[in-house]
Amino acid sequence: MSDNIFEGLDEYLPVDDTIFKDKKPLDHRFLPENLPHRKNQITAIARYWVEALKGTTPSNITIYGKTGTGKTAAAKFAKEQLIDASKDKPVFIRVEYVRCTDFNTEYQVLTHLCQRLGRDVPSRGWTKGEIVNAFRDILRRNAFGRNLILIVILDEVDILLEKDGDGLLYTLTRTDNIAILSISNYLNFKQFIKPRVASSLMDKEIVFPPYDAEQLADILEERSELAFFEDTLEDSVIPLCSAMAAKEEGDARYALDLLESAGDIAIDNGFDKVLGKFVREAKDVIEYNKVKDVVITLPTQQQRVLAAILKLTQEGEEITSGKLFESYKEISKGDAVTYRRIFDFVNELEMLGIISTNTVSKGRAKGRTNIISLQIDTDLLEENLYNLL
DNA sequence: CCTCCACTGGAACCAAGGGCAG
DNA sequence: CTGCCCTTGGTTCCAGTGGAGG
Repeated sequence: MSDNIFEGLDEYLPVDDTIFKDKKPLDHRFLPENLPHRKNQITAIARYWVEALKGTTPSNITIYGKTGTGKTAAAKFAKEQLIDASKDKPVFIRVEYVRCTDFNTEYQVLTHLCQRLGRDVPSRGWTKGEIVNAFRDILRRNAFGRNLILIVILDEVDILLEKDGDGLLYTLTRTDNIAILSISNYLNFKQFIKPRVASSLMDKEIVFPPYDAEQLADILEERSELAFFEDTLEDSVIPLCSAMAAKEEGDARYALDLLESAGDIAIDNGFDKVLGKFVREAKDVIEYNKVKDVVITLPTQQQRVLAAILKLTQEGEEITSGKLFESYKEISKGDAVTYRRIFDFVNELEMLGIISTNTVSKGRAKGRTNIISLQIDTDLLEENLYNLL
């Protein structure tokens, strides 16, 4: 018998969608054919990069902008265009995109770049110096026959700089034929760059302002044509999504998320049209999932800290670091980490927006302390931390 | 302005994963 | 195979700092 076990199981496939034509355009990683309202920024990049087509190394560029302002998309778009434009030119240009959240030390980025350029190097074991040499060797030797110009896009550089310092930038700026495009969420990331590197970085800056509601609407309009079947969106849906996202600092990613979740909610409720009220529901769903995601992916020790905060909050106590540590020790039952470490955890939790802290000094007798308060719903926390309490 | 104590930055340590010379 | 050196991610240890009540 040659019956295949996958035969006749069509009924288990999801039913054909009556709302979504294709969800991909709603993903923030989707790269559309044009990026509305980012012409200026993209041409700014192109004006610097055009030098590469003439065979000279372009200036270094830094892009600033909050999340969801199209930084990554613009950089990737420029990358595609540059590669395309270089096809019939006597130059060899490589553009490598590196997300510094994935490769967050100098060593890792250089290893990654070497591998991308066809040189197999170990991900551990070598000294930093050996990796740097291997990397420079590739560029020096014109390994690709013609003069190679390498453009490195460092997305979310601030992460790398904070963690590993400016060593990578130092190495890259001191290697010939390399141009850097760094992308940062924060304007102040240069505090991590030492003067000796800053002076050789000599970068040009491009700012990506937040989108306003109208611009967001244009973006959603364009994407929704690709993503939804005709007449499946109530007229109020797109204006609602854009208005809500405009309030969230003009975050296009958030606007797209809202639109997609609203569609999902419509399907779940058996509708074949997305109504305005689903957008409002979508907002809650997204918030909920975001927090849940953060909480459950937290390392155990940090979950315990959070559980301790939750417990104290429920007991109605004002939470100081000292009390928190006591409560934390109780929850960890012996497997506890030092007081010092808790401070780092608290800071990280604050960074994630889960808690807020307020340092007050109570003078001679009490010294300084942090007053910690929870910023999210206690029920939601309880649901996800029940195993620790 | 002193002082106390929670906070903070940095060094140092540890275990795990890996390369390389001998 | 063995010993030694490397990075990484987590931690602990210790010596400062800062700020308002005294």
